[in-house]
Formats: sequence, structure tokens, C-alpha cells
Amino acid sequence: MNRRATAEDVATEAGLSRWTVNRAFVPGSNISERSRERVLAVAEHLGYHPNLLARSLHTKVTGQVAVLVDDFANPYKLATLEKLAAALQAEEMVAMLVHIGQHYDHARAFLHADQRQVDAIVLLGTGFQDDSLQQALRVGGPAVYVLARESTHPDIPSISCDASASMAEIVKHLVARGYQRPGYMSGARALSSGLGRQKYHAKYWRQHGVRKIPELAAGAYDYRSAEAALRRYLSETPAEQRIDVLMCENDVLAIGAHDVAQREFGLRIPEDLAIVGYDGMDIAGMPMFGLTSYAQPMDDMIAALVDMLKGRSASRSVLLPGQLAVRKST
Amino acid sequence: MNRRATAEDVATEAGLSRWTVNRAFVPGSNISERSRERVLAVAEHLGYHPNLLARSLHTKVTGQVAVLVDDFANPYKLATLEKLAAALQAEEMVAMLVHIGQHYDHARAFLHADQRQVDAIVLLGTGFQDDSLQQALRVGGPAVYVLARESTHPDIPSISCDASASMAEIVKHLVARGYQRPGYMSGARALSSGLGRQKYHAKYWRQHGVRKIPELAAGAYDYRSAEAALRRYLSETPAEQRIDVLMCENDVLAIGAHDVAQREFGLRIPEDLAIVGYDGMDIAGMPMFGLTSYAQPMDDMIAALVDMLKGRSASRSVLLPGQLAVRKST
DNA sequence: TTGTATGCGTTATCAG
DNA sequence: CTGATAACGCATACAA
Repeated sequence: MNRRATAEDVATEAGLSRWTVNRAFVPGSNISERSRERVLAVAEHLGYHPNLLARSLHTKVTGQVAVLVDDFANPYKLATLEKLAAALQAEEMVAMLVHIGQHYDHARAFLHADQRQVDAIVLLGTGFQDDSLQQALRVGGPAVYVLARESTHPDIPSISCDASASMAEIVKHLVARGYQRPGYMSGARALSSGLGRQKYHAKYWRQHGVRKIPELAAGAYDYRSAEAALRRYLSETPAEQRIDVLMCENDVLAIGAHDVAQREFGLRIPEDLAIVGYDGMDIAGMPMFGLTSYAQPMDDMIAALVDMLKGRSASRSVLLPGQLAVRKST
Repeated sequence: MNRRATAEDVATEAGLSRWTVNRAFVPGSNISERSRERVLAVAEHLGYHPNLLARSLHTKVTGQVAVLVDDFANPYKLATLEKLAAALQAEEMVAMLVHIGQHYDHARAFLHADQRQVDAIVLLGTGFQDDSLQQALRVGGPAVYVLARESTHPDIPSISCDASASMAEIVKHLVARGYQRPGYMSGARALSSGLGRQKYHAKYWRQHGVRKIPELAAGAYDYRSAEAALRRYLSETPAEQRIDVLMCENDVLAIGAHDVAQREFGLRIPEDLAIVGYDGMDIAGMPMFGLTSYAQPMDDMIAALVDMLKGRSASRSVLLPGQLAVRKST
């Protein structure tokens, strides 16, 4: 018995038609208990399991979700992938991991996903041009969702952390702690999520009379870029003119900044410079860094996404509230 | 035009048969230049692209590789996933990310992968019982590979870093540096890779007269477990009896240990305690930790794996040499 | 309750 | 070089 058993094989062996065999595997179909047992027994014996490929071809439902990722430098992505994969599998779906990079852009990924008939495409925190998404919206193609970023496209639902609420809470906390001269470290430019956070950060400080916030542009979301950016700033800025608290666009940047401030410049944290991160990375919260960070409600976000994927809730953009974890860095 | 265009649609529009349409998309097939151009033009116009699902059903080749992961606590996995996904995509394949956990064990993953007709299953550093793999070896089912772990099963090729060579090099380096009292921090038990490293670590020290090596069992591969293990050891062991160098089973453990030693116990690294990691995680090499670490040759490993997947080389276990990066922690 | 015809969109093979 | 027939393995609709 070399090749895989098919429904036909089971039918022959069981002395039934292959359609009856099929019925044994579709819940709630009209089949006698006797036949079902017979079929299942023979199937077990032959090691038969329905071929999902063939099934999908007919039903147009593959249970596959393409997950597009372009930034693998952020360990937080791994935690997100873990949760997302688990959540999909709990609903009989599975994640197709698609690496977006120089040799494989969004357009190609969309096309490929479409050819594979995936049920949906999830952009997991990838940078994208809105017009490149336009093409993905072909009628009949897979639905597109943006996770952990805000989409400005009206037809593409995004599931993200409420930047306004989070920044309101962060600034409130910082003001209460007595900080007065905030700075903002940005990562990759042109990412809507970053822009949103920066915008609201500025907005809420403005309500406290702070009109000008130095931007430390790291240019990318990795430790080294963050280190370089802060190093540059601290080297160029006399101590008395420096910011007293640095809001970082994410935890990776915050960790890089934390290290440079403390190890290279001997600054005490938070006395000389307070630091705030964003995401809620596991390691950021450890005593090693003790980073105050706004945790994205990733469990809720993924639950919301899956609900939309399964059609249990309407597919529209949602902003979910996260939680500020105050630690020793502020 | 709501539904997706099929070859039939293109054929009708182009005034050719659907088989000729097909030929235009299969390289090196017998078709006149005239027809090919005509077909491609019409296809472009209708937005037709071959349905890979239907193709796979017939060819038995899906181009999908199930990648099983059970440990998402290690950021190194993310870098590995990135490289693996990119390498697969460069060969017209794609990774199906499968989360192995309490609710989804290897057996279920194997079955599901089989039902989806994936071309191969890759165990990415997952812990497994050899007998659970046995079931996966059904004739006709997808090929199984183990990446970054050693498989003891003769029929399952594993692509891994040469534990013996690496430990030989590490111990040689440590001896040259003058260290004399090594310790070993292990992670999850019963993982062949860990056992291999530990075994060879002991073996090469034995050649230098060291017969007993304290084992600090973290029990899992995460920062906290490493911290707890070293904290326990340092609390229980008087300074003069302590090890002078700690070999950690991977970088995550090493980072956790580094932090506890330095921050909680005020030990100077490497003067009071040297630390060695394993993997070659990006962050481990940064000044923040400056960890001496043995880098797995992940690029080579993945290249070897892909060669096997594509049938360009025989599928058999290989041990690849990595590279020791000496930094300030030793 | 069970069996039959038909279709999903391709590809392999063969006839012309 | 092109068109036609069969098959991949399953699911839906309908008939018995």
C-alpha cells in the first residue's frame, strides 16, 4: 500500500459507495449509524483521511491565512506570531508565513496568496504603501487585514492598539511623575502606526504646555539604530538642555536607548533620563531593563481578528485599549 | 467580472483551447510564439493566474513546507524563521507555520500536514519523542526533516550544528584563557541537542583533567529560568567554591545568567565569572552583553535543508561547523 | 438512507 | 503545434 488511501478505496473495502464514505466525515449528514461506524473502521484501518487540497478546490475554503511579515528584527513579532498561529489553529486554520523583503514584495505576496486561494491575508505590522494595497482589493480575492498597524484605507480593516488612548495615559503618567522635557524616538518613517503614536504623543504634551518635542530618528526598528540615534543626541546636546524623558516608538528602540544612556553615558535611569517603551515585550519588563512600557492588547487584537476571519463579527477597523506597565525606568 | 478567471475563460476570449492556454504558462512546452503572446495578453487582460490549488491536486506538489515550532521564547527562532521563509520563497516554496503546544501536538501536526499534502515537514528545534516521529514516516507521506536539533532516528535527516566541533573549540578557548572550573547551564531536558552539547562539553574538559562539572538546570529555555538557576547556585555556593566560567546551552540562558551575575550579585564579567552562550543571537553580541557565543551556521544549515528539499542533494543528516565569536564575557 | 451525475481548475497523455 | 479525453479527490444537488 504505497499511495495514500482515497475515499474510493475505503468505499470498496467497506462495500459502500464513495459518497457514503464522504458522509461519514461531514458532521450532521444523513447516514446510518451502522454505515458510519463501518466507514470509520475501514478508514482507520486504511489510514484514510480526507484530502484537504481536493476539498478546498471544491469548497473554495482553504483554511489558510497568509501572514505577511517584513520586520524580523523585533522579538515582539515572535510572540505575536506564536499567538496568531495558535489562535488560527484553534479555529481549524493555519498560518502561511510570508517573508516580505527585497526579493518578495507585497504585490508578489498578494498574487501568490491569491493563487493559493488563501482565505485571508494578514499584514503583520508590515510597512506598506496604501496604493500597493489597492491592487489586493480585487473582488473575489482574499480579504486583507492589517494587524498592529493602522490602515488609512477605508476598505481594509485594521486591528490595532489605540494610539490616542495609550499616549494620553502615558503622558498623564509622565506629567504626574514630574517630567517636563519629553523627547520622541521614531523608527522607520512612513509607518502609520509610528506616525499615529508620535502625533498623539505630541498632542497630549501640548495640553501640558509643551510645544516642541525633539525627535530622535532611529530610522529603523532595531537596537543598533536606537543606540546610534541616542548616542548622537547625547553627544550633541549639553546636559542642561537635554530631554528628561524619552518616549520610544517601541520596546526595541527603548532597550537600545536604555543601554546607551546607562552604559555609555553613565546616566542614571530614570533620574537623569527616563525611558518609555511601547509593545510590552517580555524582556523589557524584566529587572534587567525594568522598562515602563505600554503593552499592546495582543490577545484581544488577535481574538478580534479571528472573529472577523470567521465571520463572527463584522470586518471593520477597531482600536483596542492596551495597558501601561509602570516600571523603574520612569 | 466577479469570480476569478480560469483557463477556460482565457481560452474562450483568445479563441484557443484551454490546453493551449495552459501551455503558455508551462516553460518549455510546445506552443507557437504567436499563441503564447495571444494567451498572455488575454490572461493579463482578464487577470488570470493559474490556480495553484488545482495544480497541486494533480501534480501532488504543493510547494508548501510545514514548519513546526514549539518554543517561541527564543528570539533566535525569529531570525531562523526569517531565513527559512526567505530561502523557501526563493525556491518557489512557502512555509506553513505550525505552532506545537498543549492543544496541538506533533501527531496532530503531522496528520494535518499530510492532509494538506505539504511537500515536507520541518521540525524547527522542537522537542520530540522519537517514537512520535515514527508515525510520521508513513510511506508516501511528507518527508520529515529536523533542523537545529540532532535526530536519533536513522530515517529522519537532521541538519544541525556540529556539537562536538563547537565544544572542542569553546573548551580550547576557555582553557587558553586560563579558566579551570567550568559549569554548565542546561535548558529543557530530554532535548537531544542540549544533551549533545553537554556531553561534548564534558568530554573536552575531561581531556584537560576536569572530571566534574556542576550542572545548573534551568529546566527551560527562557531568561527567567536561567536567572533562577544561577541565582540559586550563587546563593548556595560560597564564592571560593564557585565555577569560574559558565557554559550556557543557548544565548537566552546566557543573557539571563549574565544579568543575574552582574546586577544581582555584583560579579564582574569575566573576572569573577565568565559566560559563554550558544546560537549567535544578534543581541548577545552587542556591547550591552558582549557575550562570547558559538554561532550556529544557520545560513549554511538552511541552504543544506533547501538543497535536500529540492532534491539537489541526498537527504541525510549533516553536521555543519559554526563559528566561535569571542567577546568580552570571556 | 443511499447511490449517481456533475463540477472544482488544473495537468498528463494521446490523437490529429 | 493544437485539441481532446481522462484523471486528481472531494462535495453538492438530485434521484432513487
